[in-house]
Amino acid sequence: MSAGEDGTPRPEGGAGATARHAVTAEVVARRAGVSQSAVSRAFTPGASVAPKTREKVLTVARELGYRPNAMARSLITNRSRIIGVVMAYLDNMIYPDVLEKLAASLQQRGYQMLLFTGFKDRHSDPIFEQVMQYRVDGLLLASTTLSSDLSDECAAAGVPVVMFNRMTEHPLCSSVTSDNRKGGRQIAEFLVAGGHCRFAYIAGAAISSTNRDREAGFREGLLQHGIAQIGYAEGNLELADTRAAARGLFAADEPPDAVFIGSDHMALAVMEVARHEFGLRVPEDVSIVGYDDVGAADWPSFSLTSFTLPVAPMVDAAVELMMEQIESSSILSHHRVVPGRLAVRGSARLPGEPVRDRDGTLIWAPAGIE
Amino acid sequence: MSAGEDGTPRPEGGAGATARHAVTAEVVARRAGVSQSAVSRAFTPGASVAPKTREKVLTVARELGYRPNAMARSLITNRSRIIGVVMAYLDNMIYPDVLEKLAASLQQRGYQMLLFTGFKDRHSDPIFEQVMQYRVDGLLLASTTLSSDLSDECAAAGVPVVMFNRMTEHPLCSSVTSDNRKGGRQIAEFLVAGGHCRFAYIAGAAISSTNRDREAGFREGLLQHGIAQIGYAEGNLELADTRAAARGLFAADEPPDAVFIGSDHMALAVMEVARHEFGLRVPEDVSIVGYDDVGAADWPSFSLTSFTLPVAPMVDAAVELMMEQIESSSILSHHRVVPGRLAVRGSARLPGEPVRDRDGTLIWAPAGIE
DNA sequence: GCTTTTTTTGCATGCGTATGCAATTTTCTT
DNA sequence: AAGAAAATTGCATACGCATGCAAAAAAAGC
Repeated sequence: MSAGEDGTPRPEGGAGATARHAVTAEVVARRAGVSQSAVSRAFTPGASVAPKTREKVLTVARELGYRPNAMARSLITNRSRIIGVVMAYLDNMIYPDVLEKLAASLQQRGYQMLLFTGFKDRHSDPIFEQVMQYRVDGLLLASTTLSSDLSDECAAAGVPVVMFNRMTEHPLCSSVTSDNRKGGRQIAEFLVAGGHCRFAYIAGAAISSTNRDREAGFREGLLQHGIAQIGYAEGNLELADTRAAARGLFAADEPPDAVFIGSDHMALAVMEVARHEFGLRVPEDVSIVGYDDVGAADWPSFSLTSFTLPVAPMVDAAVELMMEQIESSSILSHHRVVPGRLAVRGSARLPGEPVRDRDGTLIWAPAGIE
Repeated sequence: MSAGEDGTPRPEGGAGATARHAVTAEVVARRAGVSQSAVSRAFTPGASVAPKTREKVLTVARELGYRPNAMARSLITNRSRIIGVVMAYLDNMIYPDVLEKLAASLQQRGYQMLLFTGFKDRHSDPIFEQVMQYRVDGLLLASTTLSSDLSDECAAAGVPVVMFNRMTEHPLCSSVTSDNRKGGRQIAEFLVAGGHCRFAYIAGAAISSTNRDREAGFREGLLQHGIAQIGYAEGNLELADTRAAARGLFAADEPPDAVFIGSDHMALAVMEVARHEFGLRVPEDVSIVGYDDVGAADWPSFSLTSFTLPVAPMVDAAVELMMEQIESSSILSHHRVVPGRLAVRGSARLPGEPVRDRDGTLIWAPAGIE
């Protein structure tokens, strides 16, 4: 089917060989009988224009389908009002959520989002080149880190960098994370209180600060109860690897009776393996706890006990951090840690101690922990 | 923790009050002892520059951290190399996948992606204003439609529009869809062959072409077997609504023994309700079939029989359509329909007829159907 | 070595807008 | 009504780059 067979009137006539947006402020100005400056001012909130003039201009603009050219504008203002968002992959179900909230928040402040994703396997350096060419006003990184060199470059270019759900040592990058360490510790306490005795941890991206902290917290918490030896495997945030890791643990001579997995989307896969490949009952035979509290964790089939990654507050914090730096034209590295809480469900044996209800979600927070 | 406490040398000195990218082609030119044009040419593949000059320029550029300003470039070339992608929500698990593949594909062709999402509840018109200001080279819409007026505006501005997984009547918009009608029909055949007798359909977004076609196909298929009366409810692509819809159907006097749900992420919710709220066995008591074949459909807990939305080929087609139009500077509306197939799993009773194996996925395709 | 051809280079200009400044108009004062 | 103050307007310029054109340099041909 081709266009216009029905004789629909088409702008510019001809089979779509349309002029790419020839209507400029100049054109509008002439047509409205004012200067180009007046047109510019009509579109600038708070500019010095007579209300009558502004209205006249806006009317003509609407007639002609004029819209200010953001590119030309950014050339002068030295601000693109674009935030570069880098998210190597979107497998973890929290990321779509992050993306939605982030987009909404930025949009509301008049910023757009240039998204870079889908390069899990490839290197991220060429990506960086692209981002910088578009003169983004800020850079938000999730599920990625930036080499020290590139961080320096950003700082040199005056582009604030905010890492989401990752930390970095670089003195000029900000970050927003949940309290991974505390989360890990609390899960350890919870599982110990639940009377488990053989523990295991399945790592996400072993090198990431997020995973490191969750694991460290978990081990710390266990150590306080004299437990030093635990099972360990790496899932690499990949379902295939995670399943293999789970199989390794469950097939061992002394399989764990409590597994903490560094990320929910991996935890769900572990639960599947436990149940359907090993016939284990959850939580009777093995308790499974995740981190992130993704939407599916709450489905009855899983009922996954999980430490909540507070997505909304984290996104808010990230955007605030970003805006602060953009508006003040200064790179100041701040590290915000947003508290989460353990959402207690059915995938892990409950401790004897009371589990309280908060906003409809069960949480476990005995005196000594929080 | 604040920046620079450790005395790390910082570019431009001072607490981050950095110059926003003062290094231009002009600066590089002076430093390299050439003209600004030469710098421009050094960064333009195929331009007329002596190899020696190019190298000299690139070296200096690297030293100074120079990167061409994409905004300025686009002002001249009248091409932004940005594709606007509008995806109102990302709830449906195929969208993250689409996003990743899309980004990768565009990236590879030197295009960037300006993403607009997270406005399920709000109106999309202000979004459109933004998109157009950034002079996107093309517009890709998923989980949204464009009003006829706005489509006209795009055409007038020479911006090709490709709808993903939606159709439109507009003579100047392209679209890429799966064969929804055929999918619906095949599912009807499959369920009839499975010996079911009380059918129901749960709609996604009732107004969307996608839903309409899936439903129409399903009803057509059933009608061929003399089945005209079926249960119906609307899930609106929302989990809460979907659960309510499922409850309504299952609580009826004569509950269905075969339910086709217009989208997998809704189908999974329906399965949860059937099992955990009504104690129904799947597929013994009720067969459940979805559409899209999202990743989770394949998990053992669900083993959801589903018609595959061929994401990769659809993304390829969408990008091709887009590039074609951009490169030819002409808006020609093409409608590409990419074939899918029924992935047969365990959530629906199997018919007596043979189910074949193809690439490790069971498919059902008796002579009369394909 | 000198002319012809080819390659490389710089100059100048324009893309579409924002903004300081001076000129102009309007509003306010007295 | 005339002068002062305030609001509005247009002019001119700059943002950073690509590109047509002519000049310069290099390569090729004899």
